[in-house]
Amino acid sequence: MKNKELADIFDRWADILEFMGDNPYHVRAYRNAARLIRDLSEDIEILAKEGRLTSLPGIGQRLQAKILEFLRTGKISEFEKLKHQVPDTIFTLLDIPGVGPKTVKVLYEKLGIRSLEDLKRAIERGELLKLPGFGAKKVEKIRKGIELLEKSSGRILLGVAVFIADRIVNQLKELPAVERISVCGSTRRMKETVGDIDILATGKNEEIIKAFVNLPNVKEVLWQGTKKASVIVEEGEQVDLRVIEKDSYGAALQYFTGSKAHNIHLRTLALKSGYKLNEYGLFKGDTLIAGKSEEEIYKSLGMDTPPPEIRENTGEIEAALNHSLPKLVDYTDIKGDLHVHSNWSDGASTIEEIALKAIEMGYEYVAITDHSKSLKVAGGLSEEEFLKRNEEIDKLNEKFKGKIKILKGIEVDILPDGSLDLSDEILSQLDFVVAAIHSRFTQDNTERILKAMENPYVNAIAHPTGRIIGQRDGYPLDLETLFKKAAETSTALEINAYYNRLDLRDSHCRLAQEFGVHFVISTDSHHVDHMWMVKLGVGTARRGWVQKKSVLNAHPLRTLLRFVKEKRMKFGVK
DNA sequence: GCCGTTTTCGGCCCGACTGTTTTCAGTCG
Repeated sequence: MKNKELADIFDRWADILEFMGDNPYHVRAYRNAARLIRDLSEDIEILAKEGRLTSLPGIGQRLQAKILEFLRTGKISEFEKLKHQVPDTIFTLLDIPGVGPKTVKVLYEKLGIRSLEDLKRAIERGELLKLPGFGAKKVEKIRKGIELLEKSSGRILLGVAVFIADRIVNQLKELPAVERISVCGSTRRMKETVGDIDILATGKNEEIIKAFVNLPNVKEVLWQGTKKASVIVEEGEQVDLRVIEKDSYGAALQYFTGSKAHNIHLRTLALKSGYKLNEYGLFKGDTLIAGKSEEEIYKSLGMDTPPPEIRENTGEIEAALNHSLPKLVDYTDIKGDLHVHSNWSDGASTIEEIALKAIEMGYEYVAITDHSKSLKVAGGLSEEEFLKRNEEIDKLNEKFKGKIKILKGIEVDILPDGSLDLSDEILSQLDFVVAAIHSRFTQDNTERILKAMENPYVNAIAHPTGRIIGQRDGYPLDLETLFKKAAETSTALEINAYYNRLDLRDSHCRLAQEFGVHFVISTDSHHVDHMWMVKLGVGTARRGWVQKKSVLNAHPLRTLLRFVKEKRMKFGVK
């Protein structure tokens, strides 16, 4: 799949044009194309073959020609010429907060600055102050921006953002001064990584701001005004709070939730209908039409309210206008976790502790899925040990009868040849079997997984692509073949909710659902304190337009067990 | 560079904030 490579080229292309001072709409066309291609769930090569490139919104004749040239030759000649005109170290300068293309251009042309090191040296020597339009404050802002950039590791994992945002919202909502409060931005959209954390509130603004900057976990106050403030929390992440008038709360929530592409589309629609939409409300002339709630705004524009997770301008606005939005799986739908490790293998919690946590979370069932023997580093269990562990589960099921059903599970290793490292005899005695790959992360593993799916006892493939966010790309896979086989063999695909996995990712979910794939949303917890992460998985599923009916563990135990039984019957085993 | 139920040319989302300005440019979300 060449989608990412191509998206990177278009992004860099936009950077170069921006730096060269090209028409901003020209730049935006490349930026949009990059984003579109990066988020595409289908292989761009297949789209090209089928002649569907120009049916993508934002791809016209000229971009199509460039894409085709890239697919044919691996290069785009126009880009090859262009990129040699600008030193590529210069683009790190654009990552400095407060520094944009115009500033970089001046720095480069007047002082020959082409890297972060150059810039730091020039600031020390006081050279920037001599430039027109550069005063002491601006230089100080750049200096602080560099500091911030070097400190931050880039984007925050969603799990970390949700954890911090929930904590702050819970602390603040207890205050009498706070009327309403909500997280917004990409955290609310449950995007797998988040730039900074945005929180929106309404109420007595000065009291709220004061409480916010004085929260116990705040390490540093970056900026504080009467309507907004920015802080760094002890985890090192930036959190912004805005306080808004209550009549505009819905409009502000809509606006600050984004995405940017969704908002641009929405405002264009508003404009065509003779309205103006901004963060204060929907206006006809100077008259406020709607603003108290998001629903009010969308309704006034003749549409249903798209769930925040799908506001990415990938068809949700059209669906909202047609009143055909999908009914997405909800956070409260999950009836049990189907991937949890106990201290029989490499988990830290006992089976009893896991059961108690599952009861606390309101689950109907939970599957204990310890590792199998070949995974020695993770304390994988032998066949005898599994049988002993199962006896303990039987006892606990007696004890917790009527409160929770503990399922005998396993995360069985898929060996390099696609076979499993436990006998069918043992597997047949388990309630739910999850199979996964834990080795050879660079080779194409399609055949290996297809073969595992052919085993009648394998009910789900755990973390199907093997990616770790920000650390390791998934191994190469033919996703469409995989999805087809999963649907055929009644093998579910896991949406692993552990915070650095989220695998399948959102775009894969959307494509898989079209193939009729069933999903399980599970946490891969190794401690009961990880089990809350299920909501990260549900958020990912929702971003992939996944409906409740496609998610096995959004249904009662008997539905789950029927799915297991159906596969065994399909393959003629008991 | 894209796009069209007012347009195949002339638009392209909108406002806040900051810093340098004396009317505005740059950056951000």
